[in-house]
Amino acid sequence: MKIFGRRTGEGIKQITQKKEKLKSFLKEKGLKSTRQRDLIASEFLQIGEHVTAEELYREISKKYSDIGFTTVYRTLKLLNKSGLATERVFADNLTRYEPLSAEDHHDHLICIKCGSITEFQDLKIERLQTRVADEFGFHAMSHKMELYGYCKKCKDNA
Amino acid sequence: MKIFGRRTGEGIKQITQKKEKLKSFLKEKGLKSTRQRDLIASEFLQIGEHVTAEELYREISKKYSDIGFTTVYRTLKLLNKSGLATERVFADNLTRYEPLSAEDHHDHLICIKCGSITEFQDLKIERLQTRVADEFGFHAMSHKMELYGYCKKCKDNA
DNA sequence: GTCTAATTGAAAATGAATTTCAATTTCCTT
DNA sequence: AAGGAAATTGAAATTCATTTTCAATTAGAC
Repeated sequence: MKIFGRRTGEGIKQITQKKEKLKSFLKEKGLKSTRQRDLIASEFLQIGEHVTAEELYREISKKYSDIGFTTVYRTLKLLNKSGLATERVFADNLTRYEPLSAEDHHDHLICIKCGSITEFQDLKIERLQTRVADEFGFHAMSHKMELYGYCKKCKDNA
Repeated sequence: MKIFGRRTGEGIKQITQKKEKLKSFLKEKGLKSTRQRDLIASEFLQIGEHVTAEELYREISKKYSDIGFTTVYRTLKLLNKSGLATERVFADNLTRYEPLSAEDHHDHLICIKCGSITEFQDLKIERLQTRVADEFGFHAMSHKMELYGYCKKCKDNA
């Protein structure tokens, strides 16, 4: 099993690299690079965690009070389309975004007390999922797996 | 692996039994049995499939035009609290309800073309989930697992 | 620099879920 | 069986995240 644990912000090198990727995506699509998109992408990649548009907006408007919620919202959608972020909806029904690098598919452990989100990947489970699908003649394209419970910290402090 | 396949409505015997269970739940909580609750519960149990409040309402108002959406909505919440139904939210972000009998925990295969929902249970996967959680010192209380892709029918007709 | 198309941000719109409230119904008490 | 307190009902209003609209601004190709 591959253990990721909690996310942390990425290094400057990766961030720069990703921002380049965003730029080429924009150019390719005939879209424009703007100060707002640049700042929002930077902040998003630095935070690294699963954030809602609202959370990211609040963070950004501390530094740049002229950037509106709508732009943050639209930029996250854009990052999603460009392959730099994924959208996730957990049990609280809020849409969260997380930076996505290459092929790092993973699932989540979600603490129902403190809300912390931990990532993991388990190839054995994935193989079994494929097998289950096969038995139904089902062709699985993606999956969603979340475990809800108490994280180590909350369990110990109970 | 236990295969459930698609749900079908339940037999009259089970339905009557469940409606008794609802009645005792209501009595116990100091709530009232009403014509509406009775009809909504019947219809819900007969349909058997995963339905949204909206869908169930549309079905019911064909027969009983005096029953409002709000009551259907509230009755589904009630069935949930009484343990006769579970709430589920899939990728389309709509809240669906399904009849729940005793301990039949299961997961879902969801067709991204026709929307059909198939149920399955796989104990091996569940054991692995527990193991993953353990490695993080995480105490899992529940989980959610959905596989999205093409069902046999849609795959074959492609 | 000019011009066109894209972007921005505030405000409005959307849509599912939930709450409000006056009228009605249940069912406990007598 | 009638009275009355409390729960229920249904329509309409509200909430809240998400998404769209639109006029003003900006990017960047020529």
